[in-house]
Amino acid sequence: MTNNPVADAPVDGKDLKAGNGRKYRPGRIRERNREKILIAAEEEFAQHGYKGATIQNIAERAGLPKSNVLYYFSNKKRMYSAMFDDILGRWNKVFSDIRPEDDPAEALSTFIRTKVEMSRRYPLASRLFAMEIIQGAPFLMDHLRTNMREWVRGRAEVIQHWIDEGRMAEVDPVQLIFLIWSSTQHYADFQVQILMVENKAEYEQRDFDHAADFLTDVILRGCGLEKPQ
Amino acid sequence: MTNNPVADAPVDGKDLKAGNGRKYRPGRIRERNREKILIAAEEEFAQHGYKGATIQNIAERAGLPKSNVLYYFSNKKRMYSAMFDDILGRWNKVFSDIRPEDDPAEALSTFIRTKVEMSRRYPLASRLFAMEIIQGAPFLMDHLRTNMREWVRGRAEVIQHWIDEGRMAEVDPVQLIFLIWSSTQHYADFQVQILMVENKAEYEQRDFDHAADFLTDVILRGCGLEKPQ
DNA sequence: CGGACTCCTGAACACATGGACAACAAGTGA
DNA sequence: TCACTTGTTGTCCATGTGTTCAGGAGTCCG
Repeated sequence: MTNNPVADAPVDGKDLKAGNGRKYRPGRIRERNREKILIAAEEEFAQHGYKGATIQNIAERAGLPKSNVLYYFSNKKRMYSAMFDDILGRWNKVFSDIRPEDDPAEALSTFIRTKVEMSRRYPLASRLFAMEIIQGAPFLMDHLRTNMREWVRGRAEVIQHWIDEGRMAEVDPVQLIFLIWSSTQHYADFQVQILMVENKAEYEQRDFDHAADFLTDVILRGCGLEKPQ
Repeated sequence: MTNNPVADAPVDGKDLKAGNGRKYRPGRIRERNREKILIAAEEEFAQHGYKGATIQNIAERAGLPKSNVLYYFSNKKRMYSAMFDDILGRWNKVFSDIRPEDDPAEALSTFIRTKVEMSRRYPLASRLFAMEIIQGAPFLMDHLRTNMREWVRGRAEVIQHWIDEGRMAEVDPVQLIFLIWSSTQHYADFQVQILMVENKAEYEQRDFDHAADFLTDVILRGCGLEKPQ
């Protein structure tokens, strides 16, 4: 065991053995450094994958000594997990539900735009996620098998409902979700490729708007829907 | 310098200094081992990324001692490059051209189906490519900037031509290419996710057929086209 | 001030890694 | 057979890695 009494405390929720019967109150320093490290970790892991990333590099990006990083996250694995907890939490906050009584065109349009916006705001998170999946999802396997499967099932049901009511074309709902996922994430994950091919140095806001317009346009029409207003 | 007179010879095309004025003929052994190693390398690099992959692991996958692997590819970087040369060569062989006088529906349909078929046949190559791009394409930058940009420009021109002639809906040709790329590659790159969400253990041929049908269906309709025959 | 707790960090360690190399084995053509 | 090329592999090394640890600094509160 280390001499660090609270390492990872906020992460794994272990009880906080700071003195017996005494309460632990996370300080501001802790909060701030944790954040610095997690940001640095996102960059490093997104660029090199789990194995390729090094704690030393993360520490340098965060502007802290390696030992200090390991004070907050007692080892590499936990750091990686904490990062995904962070990311998944962020994502869950954003995605609104869809309901059978919603307008399909509007709902799908919102979904697509939200996803594109995610690609714009959190490209690193998207790449990280992609990397993890490509590498066989050793850490996210569980999440995929439970939460994500349930998520897809729920949306697919609603879409199927719309189809049954004749409110959109007959397309496989699950495949449709995959299509939206892949095409929207692409702007984050393959950023370099897109920029190179389009001969640009950087994305601009209008690029995302254009992409979102294009995707809603084609996908909605592909589903036999009219663009809302 | 090493005592290996021909390491990487077939890769970088350096002149083969086997004896002065003597001709080198690549043997069958060389061919066979190179292939074994490249296959192993694809698996290893696809699973761990460039930095995360180790020569030792590649050697084990190939059933050879590490030293022997390094005899054929004098270092990690060259191995990685050789692999991509291989992959890009394989890809170039498959993609047929499209012409202004082609039928848009048929051409796009073929394109989509070919790409899905690639995801099925060479999932590792696809993942490898995705990884490389996500990591910033340090090795493929050049390829993206030249060959791929040209490739896209050519196709986009033809698609634009179809649009100008009113043979399909007005959609951004470049974005359309990205859409097809992303949605088709997704089946290779995010295989694990798809399998988990759909609660399957393995892909079957019919899954790909179904995916290809879905994609041509939605994308063609999204482009204002009718499915051919 | 003093003590309890939180935060910080340099040094050390065991181990993995990419790569060099020398000696040796196998193949090949005359 | 012989000379030479090609293929094989164990060993070695410098460097980098994750992680431990012991001790010290900073902070807060009575």
